[in-house]
Amino acid sequence: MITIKEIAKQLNMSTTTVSNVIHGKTGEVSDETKKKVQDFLKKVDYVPNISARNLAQNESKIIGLALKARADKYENLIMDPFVSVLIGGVEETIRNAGYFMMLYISSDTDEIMRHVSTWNVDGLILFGMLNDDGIRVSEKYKKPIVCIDTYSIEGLKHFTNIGLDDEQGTYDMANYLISQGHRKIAFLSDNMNGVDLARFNGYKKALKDARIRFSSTNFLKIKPRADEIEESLDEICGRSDEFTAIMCVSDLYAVTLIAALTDRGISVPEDISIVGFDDNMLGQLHRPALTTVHQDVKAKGVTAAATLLKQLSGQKTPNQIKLPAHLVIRDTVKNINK
Amino acid sequence: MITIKEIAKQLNMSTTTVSNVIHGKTGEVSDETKKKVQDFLKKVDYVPNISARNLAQNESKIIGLALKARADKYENLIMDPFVSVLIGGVEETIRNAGYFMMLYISSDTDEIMRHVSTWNVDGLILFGMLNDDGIRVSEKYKKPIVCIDTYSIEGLKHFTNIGLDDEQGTYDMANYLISQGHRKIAFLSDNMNGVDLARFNGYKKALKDARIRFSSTNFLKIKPRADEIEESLDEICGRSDEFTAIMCVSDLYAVTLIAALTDRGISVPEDISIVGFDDNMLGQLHRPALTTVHQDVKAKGVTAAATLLKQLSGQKTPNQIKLPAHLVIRDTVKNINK
DNA sequence: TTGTACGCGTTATCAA
DNA sequence: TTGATAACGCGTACAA
Repeated sequence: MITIKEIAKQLNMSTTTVSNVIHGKTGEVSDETKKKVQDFLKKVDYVPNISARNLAQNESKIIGLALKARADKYENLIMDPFVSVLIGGVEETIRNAGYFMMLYISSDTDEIMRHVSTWNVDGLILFGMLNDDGIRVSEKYKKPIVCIDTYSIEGLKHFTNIGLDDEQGTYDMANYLISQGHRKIAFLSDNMNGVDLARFNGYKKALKDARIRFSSTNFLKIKPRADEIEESLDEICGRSDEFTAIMCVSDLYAVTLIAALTDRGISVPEDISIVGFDDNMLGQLHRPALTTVHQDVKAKGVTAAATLLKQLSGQKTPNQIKLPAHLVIRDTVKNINK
Repeated sequence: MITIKEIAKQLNMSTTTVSNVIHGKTGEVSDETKKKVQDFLKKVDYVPNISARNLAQNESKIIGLALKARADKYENLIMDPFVSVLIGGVEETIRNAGYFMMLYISSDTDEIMRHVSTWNVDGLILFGMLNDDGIRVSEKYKKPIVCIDTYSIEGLKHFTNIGLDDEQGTYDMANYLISQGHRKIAFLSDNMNGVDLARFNGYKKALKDARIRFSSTNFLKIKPRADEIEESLDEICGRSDEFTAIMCVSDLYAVTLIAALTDRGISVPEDISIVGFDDNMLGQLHRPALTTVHQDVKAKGVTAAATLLKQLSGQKTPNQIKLPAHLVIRDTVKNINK
């Protein structure tokens, strides 16, 4: 790897001149030397050493993408189509802006923070943070932070959040189910925090507005861990006759549930209606095609990265950006109106 | 961010002593000062500046994971469950070894190389390289390289490849189809290079061994680009009555094809048998569950990273590591023997 | 056992 | 228009 110093030596000039040419500080340097240097750079295929540059300028050109994994979900985090599309959107935007992405997955916030400060990361995108996690991070880390899908009133004071109108999404979906004659509607999720809670609230609100009583037995809890999920599914399928429809918090769960039901001889949508949330390939490729709530996950990643880049260039950004969600009606809901 | 210099000043000692304690060069330093320094480090939450360390030691602790995307497939690369699981396996292994992962996606080999040398990456994992790509890289980059799924005789001289017995996988699968009475078997893929070619070869070999004539019309080419795939599928579905079974080069294509067939009133496996390759969640969650060839993708990622780490610690590794593939018989193949 | 001083590759300041 | 030189934070040879 050739260095500026070496180039300067071979060209009989100073490192400053070479550096100036590299940075296009034309006007500071004669056209003649400029050309000479540029040709030489091309010839030797010069690539700057980023570590040295970082040290000199105290900036890294790295944007960290930290995925906080719940301990019980760690295994499948990256397999989730949602997560991988998100990563893709972020990576592409960062790369096009001349930055680099460092991906870090951990269930330990402190570990994430250590990582971020060793690398002197210029900006941070956080996904999977719950309530106070984000605040703890922003106490230690004083550079731009953008969160994705974080529901934390307190946190919004400290950073921009890229979210979705989750509540509206499930509200619309529940209303749609109600319009199709459903009243015994369950909600399936694996937790009651953040996004899941917001989606649950939209569902509950729709029930309330339609004067349908919500009982806690309508909440079906699924356990995501590989060694427990079968048991969960068994229990849920066993109780499926209590409902005419089940709203799942994600397409992944919806498709998983439909497979489990099918295996037990229960047909969707004939015997029970199932809907998801996300509108990813899992539901799109499924037959019957999944009725779900659409969100543009890639756009979420792109927006998060673009917002961070804006902040890095000194612009202000709103505290909250909410992407729209909308219903996608396909084939897993039966109209049970007489 | 506190520096060693600053710590030394506050503690009234030299930077060497502090540095020695940090690096556990005990024996070089008295227990008393050692304790004093350690306590202080913890108190101020010292984190080394990696850029400076890189510069001083000429190593980065970064492992690059470069995904080379085909131009026409770029969009969906990261969405492919195969890719995301692979990334997960690599990331986990690298992180546990105290290294960092830099993910880089590009369709331009030169761009990848530039990226790698700016960061002075300690080792490189390459995925999606075709034939000479890997060689071009290894000419410029003189540190350890591990490839994933690269078929390149020439390349194997320069780096370790982590592969799969692709040919055996499709060979077994084709034989299974033949045992179920199928003779008109098509093969679906989007290209004829690398992995796809190997899988195709296994299929052809099985046909040959069973004395079934292979005609070029048995190769169904699908176009992966979003704006062309529908047209492809339409054509393929239109020709589906020429075959009793279609072997798809991936689960993704298998499931996509089944959905397209279903939409046209063609049932799987009643009207036609479809099989995939990979055994990922797409096929597992599908109903009827997909008959496919299993490969452990996470293990591929883990093995690639572990092999690279071995090389970094100076150990020799074999040029070729082939992971096993095996049949997973589920419900998308019909026995058409009388 | 501890400290001084230099080098890593780059940028930036200031002088020539 | 160009060139010395210091600085960034860390590791380490060598000196004390």
